[in-house]
Amino acid sequence: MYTRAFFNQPTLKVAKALLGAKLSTFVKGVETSGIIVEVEAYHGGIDRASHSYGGPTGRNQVMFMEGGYCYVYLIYGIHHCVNVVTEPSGVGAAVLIRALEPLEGIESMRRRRKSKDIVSLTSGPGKLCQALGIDKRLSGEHFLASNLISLTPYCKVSASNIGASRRIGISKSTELEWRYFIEGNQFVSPLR
DNA sequence: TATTGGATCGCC
DNA sequence: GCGATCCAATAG
Repeated sequence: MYTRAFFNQPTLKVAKALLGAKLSTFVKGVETSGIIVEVEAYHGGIDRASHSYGGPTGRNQVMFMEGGYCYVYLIYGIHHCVNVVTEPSGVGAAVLIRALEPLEGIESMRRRRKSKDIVSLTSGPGKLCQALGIDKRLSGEHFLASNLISLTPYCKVSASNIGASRRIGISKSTELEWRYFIEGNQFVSPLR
């Protein structure tokens, strides 16, 4: 089991450590889960791409809570994205979950996604939220104290199997190589 | 108060 | 390549 202290550590460290973790949801009596294979770190202090860069707002306030909370937002009016809040209270930082390898409840994921193709179920931040039934109602839950969503250690991923790159889909602070992924995993989201 | 653009995706 | 469609940030 993770501890609350784990999530209060520096964001880049938590981001890499979350590769290989299991993300589970229990929505409307349905359990679905997957292994985290791709993440991105966001840290308000120096990172103009982070929602928290300009300080707390109605949308991003959960990013400023202590580590371990769940931050979900709506992007492009259509898709949800799920984040793991990091660092102590008062610091606006989080790790975006960008891709999963499906584990449990795959038939439920297919129904929610209307997709036969396994790879397309969870190979992107919007896709995985749809597959696991994640929406803004889950924002503010705590990953260690929620009946709806949880994080548990699952696989060990050695540092030599972790790739890093610039983050996807942003226009500011593009030089930061804060995207981490498991090398060679087929569920890592496609580059656009 | 109005406009703009975004941590995306799927179909054209 | 483009449209869908909500909402925070910025401009006026």
